[in-house]
Amino acid sequence: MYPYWYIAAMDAVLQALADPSRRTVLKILRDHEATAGELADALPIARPGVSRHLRVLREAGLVDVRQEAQRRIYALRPEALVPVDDWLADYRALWENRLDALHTEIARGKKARK
Amino acid sequence: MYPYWYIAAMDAVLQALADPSRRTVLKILRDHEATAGELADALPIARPGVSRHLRVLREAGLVDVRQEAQRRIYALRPEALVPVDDWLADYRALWENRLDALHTEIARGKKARK
DNA sequence: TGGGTACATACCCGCAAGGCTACATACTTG
DNA sequence: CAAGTATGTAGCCTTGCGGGTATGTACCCA
Repeated sequence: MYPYWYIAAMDAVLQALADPSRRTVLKILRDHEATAGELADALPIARPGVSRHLRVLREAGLVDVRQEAQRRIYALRPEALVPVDDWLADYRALWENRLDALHTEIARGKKARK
Repeated sequence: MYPYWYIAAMDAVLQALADPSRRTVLKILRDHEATAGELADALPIARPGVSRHLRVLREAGLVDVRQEAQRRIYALRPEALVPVDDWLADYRALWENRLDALHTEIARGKKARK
C-alpha cells in the first residue's frame, strides 16, 4: 500500500506523534523490530487498541509491516520524520539566538555578582 | 504564570503542534509579534476559537503574551521546541543512514542501466 | 462615567479518538 | 481438517477537542 519512498503529509505524522502510546512504539522500534504482540505487551492497553495505534502509525508512514507466518513484524521508517525535522529547522535559528542571549545574560549576572 | 525559562513537557508541545491552526499561529509569530486580533484575522475561525488555541500554545510554553492597553501581544517562544528537537535527534541518525542507502541504491540502478 | 474596543471565558453541540469486549481472519501444525 | 496462535476489525461507550454564540472583563477616551 505504501511504497518504500512514501512520506506522509507532516500533518498525519504530527498527529501520530501526539499520542504517548504511539511514541512508545516508535521508541521500541528504534532499537529493534517487533511483532504486534511484543508491542502490545509493552503498553498498558489491550491488543485491539494497539492494533489501531499501529494502523495510525502505518498510515502516517512511520512504520512498515511485513508478515511472517501468523506474525506481523513492525519496523520503523525514520524517514517519515524528515518533514518534521525540516519544519523545525525554520525555528532552530530562533531558539539558538535566544539561548545564546540567555547564556550571555547569565554570564553577565555572574560577573556583576563578583 | 510561566517564568521565562519554563519549558513545558514535550507531551504538551507535541499536542499543541498537532493542530494546523496552531501551527499557522506559530508561523506568523515566527516573522513578527501579533495581537490576538491579527492572529484571529489570519485564521478561518471565530475569535473565541483563536483565544482557546492561544491558550493551548501558552500552556505548552510555545508563546508569550504581554498586555499593552487593551491589546494582548503574542510572541513566539521558540525554545519550547528544543525538547522536540532533542527527541528527534534520537532518530536522525537512523534516517540519515537510510537515505544514504537509498541514494547508493539509486546510483547503483543508474549504473546498471548504462 | 458611559460607550467603544479588544480579548477572554462560559456554555452548548457534534464528532473523532481511544479504550474495551466480542468476533473474524489467516496461518501452522497434529 | 480441527485446534491453536497471532492479529486485525466491528461495534459500543466515554471523553476531549474544536467550532459556534452569548456573555463577561478590562482598558481607553470623550
